[in-house]
Amino acid sequence: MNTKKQAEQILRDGHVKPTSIRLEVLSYLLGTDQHPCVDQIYLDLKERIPTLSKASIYNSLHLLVEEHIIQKITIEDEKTRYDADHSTHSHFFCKGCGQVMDIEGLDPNDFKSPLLKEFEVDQIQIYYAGYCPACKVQKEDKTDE
Amino acid sequence: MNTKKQAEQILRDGHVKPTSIRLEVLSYLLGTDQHPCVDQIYLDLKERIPTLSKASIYNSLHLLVEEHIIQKITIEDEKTRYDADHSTHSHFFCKGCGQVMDIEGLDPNDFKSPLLKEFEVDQIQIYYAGYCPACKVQKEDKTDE
DNA sequence: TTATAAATTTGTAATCATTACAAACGAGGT
DNA sequence: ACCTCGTTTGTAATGATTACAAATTTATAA
Ligand SMILES: [Mn+2]
Ligand SMILES: [Mn+2]
Ligand SMILES: [Zn+2]
Ligand SMILES: [Zn+2]
Repeated sequence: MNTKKQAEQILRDGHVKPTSIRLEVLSYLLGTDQHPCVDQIYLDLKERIPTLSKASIYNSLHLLVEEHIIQKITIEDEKTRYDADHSTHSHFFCKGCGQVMDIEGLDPNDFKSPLLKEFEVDQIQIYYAGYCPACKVQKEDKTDE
Repeated sequence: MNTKKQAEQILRDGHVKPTSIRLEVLSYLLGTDQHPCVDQIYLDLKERIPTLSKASIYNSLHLLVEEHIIQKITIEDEKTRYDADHSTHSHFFCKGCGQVMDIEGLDPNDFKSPLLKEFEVDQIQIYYAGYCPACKVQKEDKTDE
């Protein structure tokens, strides 16, 4: 487990004081590919840190997003997800299992239309929605029987 | 104003009973390029229909989304926007004026990565965030003085 | 037409994620 | 040890969405 070390380095580089909660939150995000929501982060960290408050999770996440250390992902409208990978990359949301996964291998910057010449584009979000391979076969099986 | 006729046709084609509220909501969406949220739709329609309930707006929107007649757009995480254009197209969200506008001229379907071969992709959402031409110059002016 | 059933619309209460904010805490510095 | 300031916590407020039962409208049958 050296996501802690990694987190500390990232915070220092970003001139953000590496407080205990910030380290916990960032290190948690670095250690997962699940794009968790606030509640997920809170529940998992709370097991090791019983005094933890959900407000602290919000505090840290807001700061980290502000400092461009992590990114916010808005897919389902009920809850916001967070990603330690702040680079521009695409996601797939599975309506079956609810997972959000990275789709590598395509560069969203290629989507910059010439129509955006007059715009200042700070961020590109791309996501696909549908069924992941596992959930897809499940659905087909159900239709069969 | 023949968005009403248009709405009626679309509902019939989709085998959705064209009730008065559904016609109002769909016709409102057809008549705007603003990608309005529930409250915007509600407030504007309420002026002409004083008995209107917000629950009815939710009812109609949910049904229309379900029937693939309109689409839900999730950009800002506080509120959901709706679009009578259910085709796959891109949007730009301006952090200055808060507007969401269509970006034509690129087909998101071109971007189906080979990595998605095993997936069932029902929907592609792409949006850019930043500053629209108008807000961009305003920002630059402020920096100058 | 009148009665009856079904669907729609309304009003309101409940839910749930997020925000606001004041009190408690804790790491440095004196 | 004491003070200060930023951090963390607990809790209340907000605001969008959902749930749901009552009222109203529309469709169907007698
Ligand atoms: Mn990701
Ligand atoms: Mn649009
Ligand atoms: Zn799945
Ligand atoms: Zn703008």
